[in-house]
Amino acid sequence: MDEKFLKPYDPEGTEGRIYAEWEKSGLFNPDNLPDSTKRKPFVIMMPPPNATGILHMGHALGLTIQDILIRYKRMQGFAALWLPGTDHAAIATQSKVEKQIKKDEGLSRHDLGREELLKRIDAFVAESRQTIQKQTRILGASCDWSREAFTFDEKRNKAVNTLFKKMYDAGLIYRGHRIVNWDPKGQTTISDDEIVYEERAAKLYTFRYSKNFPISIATTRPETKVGDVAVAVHPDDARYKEFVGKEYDTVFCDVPLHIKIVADKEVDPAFGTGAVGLTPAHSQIDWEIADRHLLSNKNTVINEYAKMTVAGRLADMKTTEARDIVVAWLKDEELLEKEEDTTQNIATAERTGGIIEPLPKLQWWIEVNKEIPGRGKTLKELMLEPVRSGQIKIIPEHFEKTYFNWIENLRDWCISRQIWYGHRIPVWYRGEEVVVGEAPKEEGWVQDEDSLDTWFSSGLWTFSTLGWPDATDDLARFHPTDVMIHAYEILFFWTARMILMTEFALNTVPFHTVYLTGIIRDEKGRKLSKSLGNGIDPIDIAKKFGTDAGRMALIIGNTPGTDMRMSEEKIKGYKHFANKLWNIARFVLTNAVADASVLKNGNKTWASAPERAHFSAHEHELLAELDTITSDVTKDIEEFRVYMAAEKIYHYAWHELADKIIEESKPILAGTDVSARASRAWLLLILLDRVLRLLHPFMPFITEEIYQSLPTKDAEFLMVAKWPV
RNA sequence: GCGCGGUUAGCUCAGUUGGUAGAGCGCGUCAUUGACGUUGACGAUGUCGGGGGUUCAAAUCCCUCACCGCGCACCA
Repeated sequence: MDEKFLKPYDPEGTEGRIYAEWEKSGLFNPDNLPDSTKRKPFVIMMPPPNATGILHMGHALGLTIQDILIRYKRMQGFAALWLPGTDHAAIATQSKVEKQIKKDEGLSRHDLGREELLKRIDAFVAESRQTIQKQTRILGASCDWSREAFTFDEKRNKAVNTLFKKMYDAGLIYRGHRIVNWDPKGQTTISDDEIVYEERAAKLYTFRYSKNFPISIATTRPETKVGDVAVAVHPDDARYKEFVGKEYDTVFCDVPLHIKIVADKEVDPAFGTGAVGLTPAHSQIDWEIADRHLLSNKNTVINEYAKMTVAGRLADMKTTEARDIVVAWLKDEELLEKEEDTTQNIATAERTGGIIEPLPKLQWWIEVNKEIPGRGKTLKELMLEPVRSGQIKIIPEHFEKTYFNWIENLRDWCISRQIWYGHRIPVWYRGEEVVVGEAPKEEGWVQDEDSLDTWFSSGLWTFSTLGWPDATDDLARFHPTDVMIHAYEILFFWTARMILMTEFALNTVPFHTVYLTGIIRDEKGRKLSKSLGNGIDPIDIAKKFGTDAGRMALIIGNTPGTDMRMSEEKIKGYKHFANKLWNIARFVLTNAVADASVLKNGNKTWASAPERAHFSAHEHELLAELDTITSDVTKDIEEFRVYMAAEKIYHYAWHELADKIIEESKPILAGTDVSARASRAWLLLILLDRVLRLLHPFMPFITEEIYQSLPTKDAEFLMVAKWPV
């Protein structure tokens, strides 16, 4: 017996060594697997973690499920490719580095300049990527590092520029002057999906523009009323019918206004006074209504810094200050009729927390409702169809409805950002001339200043990683991929965009199954966060309890799409299980191997399966029982019930193999019947060998470590040993 | 407003096509120095959120109500 079994299992001393051996073997790369070309591919693209810091429990969960599927398929004889990478996460990364520089040096990005800031970000990202790679290894991920990718490296930039041009040429990307979500804090536009709504108390003011104005209006933002150009009422509203079409000149808080009364069915006659003051420059809906009524005046009264741009008493004030001034003015002029408490959903920017200010701006957009030339479908339809038809299956299934619901509400996607870090818009201008795709060689061309929404490049992930737009062997062999595994939080951000981009670029799906994970919460059900101080660092867990224990704790009881509570207590329980497994191995290898060797004579070796005929009827039953477990576990993994598969093997190993079979074996092994002893010894070895194989995808390290000492070892690593049938 | 999910043991949660309610932790009793620092055996606790329906049979399917959570939209 191996000396190592004399001591308790030491995950910290084992896991790093084993990972290094696996990596050195090259077997994470499917090209190096035996008979690689004859194997059917099985492919998972790792959702690239943001290069903003370190991995958290959510990453650990995702990586574990992916690794389970990859290891399982690899053992089953597939050319298992798991391609790792990181995401440059444009806004998130830039704002993080900017914040750090502001804190350390008191400098803004404008103090540093574009070039210097980008240099700083590159350095930060390089370090961050290294940290993430190291952590991914600690978590046991058997991914192919030789194919590692980054959403902002040269190859991915080529893919981004190529696709941008393709979409531009198809008329799906356009530059348009429209209301955008402007983040005054981050000084950039953001997409509708990057908005987080926060409920806050607010006041609803009801008033008239002036004494002789015939209609009262209600608003929570009186300061914007200096930008009003019209009052809209419902066409059927008897109260206001006589005013429709009339125009009025008035002065509101020192600002002259020209107001037209229009009738629009969008107006809810039951809300407020049933009349809306239209501020086209600072409200999406008002802009649309103004368009319908051919109101050309869309002057802005608020700038990018959320300050007033009008003359008079509001000049240069912050919007919040201006609001108080306007309310005071309304009171002085006796125009205020009502002041009510209300709650309101404030739009804030996901990354910076800045309060969104709708502003009209010239930006780049992807049009989702336009028919694609030659395809006869819109991008929206391209996103819907594969999920509707079942070509792409979402697990759990009920998220398909959420997905449809989101797409049906989808509007054009604003893809340009006023930040410096990220793929720069591949468009060049010279006077009135425009070139898209590649930089023109001649002098005098200036590239668009803006960069692309980070999700534009993420959307290409399943194929940009395989070499697209070049016609590579990898692309031909490994795409479409099989499964995509990520948290339900980014279903819209990412899954939908991947389907959109892949359908458009390759006319196929990016993957066949989407497995959504829930969120990992603390023992009280709160989200894990730095500010709450309730974070559980997966790397600390690996050190304290072992990666294997951490993986089991993440998997067992964790159903797809459902949040799960995590505690150190739970992880400790699976450390106990690792110890149990270790002791099972110790028992079998100490007490059984010597006896089993009785059967080893002549040329018969450990590697050749023993004759089952030696076993007693009861022992045949025990083998059959494990056959059942084997096929159940296999079916569970096939059908993505990894939580159930893990629990079944756990239960079998502890409460069948250890508690019952080993217990009943003790007297047999201590007895005098040599042949009974030998067959029982063989039985135990076979059961242990089988349990290790079944458990390997879940607890890769300890199973590999024990396997290396098994006389039944038939492959260089358990990682590439055969999955039992 | 539209949509989705949840409600099962003290706690955290499973329960795949309808077929006598499960696990882990915790709790109680007993055993155990051992393959096991981290053990075993046995045990108690459930009107499966309320009500109605379909069925020979419902935690599971249908309707309805309540509460909790989430997404989207509105937010003048």
